[in-house]
Amino acid sequence: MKTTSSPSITPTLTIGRLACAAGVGVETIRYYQERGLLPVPAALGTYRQYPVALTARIRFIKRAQELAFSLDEIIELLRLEDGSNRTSIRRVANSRLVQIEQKLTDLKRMQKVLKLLVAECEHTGSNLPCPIIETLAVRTATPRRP
Amino acid sequence: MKTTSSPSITPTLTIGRLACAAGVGVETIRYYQERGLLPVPAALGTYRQYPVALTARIRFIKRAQELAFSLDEIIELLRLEDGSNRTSIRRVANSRLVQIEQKLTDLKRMQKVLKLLVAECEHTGSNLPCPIIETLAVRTATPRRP
DNA sequence: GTAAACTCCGTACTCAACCCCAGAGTCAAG
DNA sequence: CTTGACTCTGGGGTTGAGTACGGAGTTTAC
Repeated sequence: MKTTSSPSITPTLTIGRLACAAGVGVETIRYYQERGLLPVPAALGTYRQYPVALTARIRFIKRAQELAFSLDEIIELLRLEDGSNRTSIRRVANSRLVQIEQKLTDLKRMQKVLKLLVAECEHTGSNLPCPIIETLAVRTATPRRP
Repeated sequence: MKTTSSPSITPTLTIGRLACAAGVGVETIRYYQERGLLPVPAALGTYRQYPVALTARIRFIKRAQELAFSLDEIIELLRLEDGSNRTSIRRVANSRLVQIEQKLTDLKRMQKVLKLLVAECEHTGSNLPCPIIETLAVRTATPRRP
């Protein structure tokens, strides 16, 4: 049940078990294969046998995604997986960091404007126009497009 | 040249001029019509004539997008455009605010982790494993998925 | 008067990261 | 030995906000 089939040394899994072990869907694995993030192993018999070690690779991918790396960037990180080329790794990480920070700036600005508008709207007399609508209709909220 | 064609009272534009005036593409206007954000005016002759006032509506849409409203939400805001139902408007604005704040939280976490990793990577001796790769490969960065 | 620019209409494509489905074959448990 | 769960292949669909394309007709500028 753990390590199926023929008496090879390295334990292997079918795609479904691998998916389960890694906490993703079968389709995700196929997709990663298509994208080149995972190898397509040879099939012993009819079904492909996946080395258990691939679960680690999938988790790597998933954790990188949680840090907002795109799959393309993760491909690059995987090429550098041994950690030997730190400069390249830091380049990827830094460029991701910059984008995150840009996004943070944008969102903070939005948050500020919206908070202000909601508060204004609550305190403005109902005989006066709604500040939220007013802002959208007339004023230029903040002259920058993300 | 400004206000084409027949001697009607309200000045109108062709779609291209409207797009230009509003700072969007022609296709965007058509798309907004499809989505119900903009009316499809009757055609005097063969080409439709758009009231100049629609530029304001388009700008409204664009500014709302800058505040991270989705087109669906903007449709709702447009229904409330006169500002009479403040409660509904604030509801829309607040739910947008909540999402922005959630996103901010996520991004800040990512930023923190990445910053830390990059810094660690810079200071860790090259005989030791790269902390960025190490983290992705082994540790659970932060156990939450966005 | 003719050529460039514009309009209309419909369809299809983009991006990212998957998800879902059908049909045929296969494997494992009872 | 059957049944149900799985695998393979191939294709399509999803979401959101547009962009692009192609052909036919129209208008405008020179």
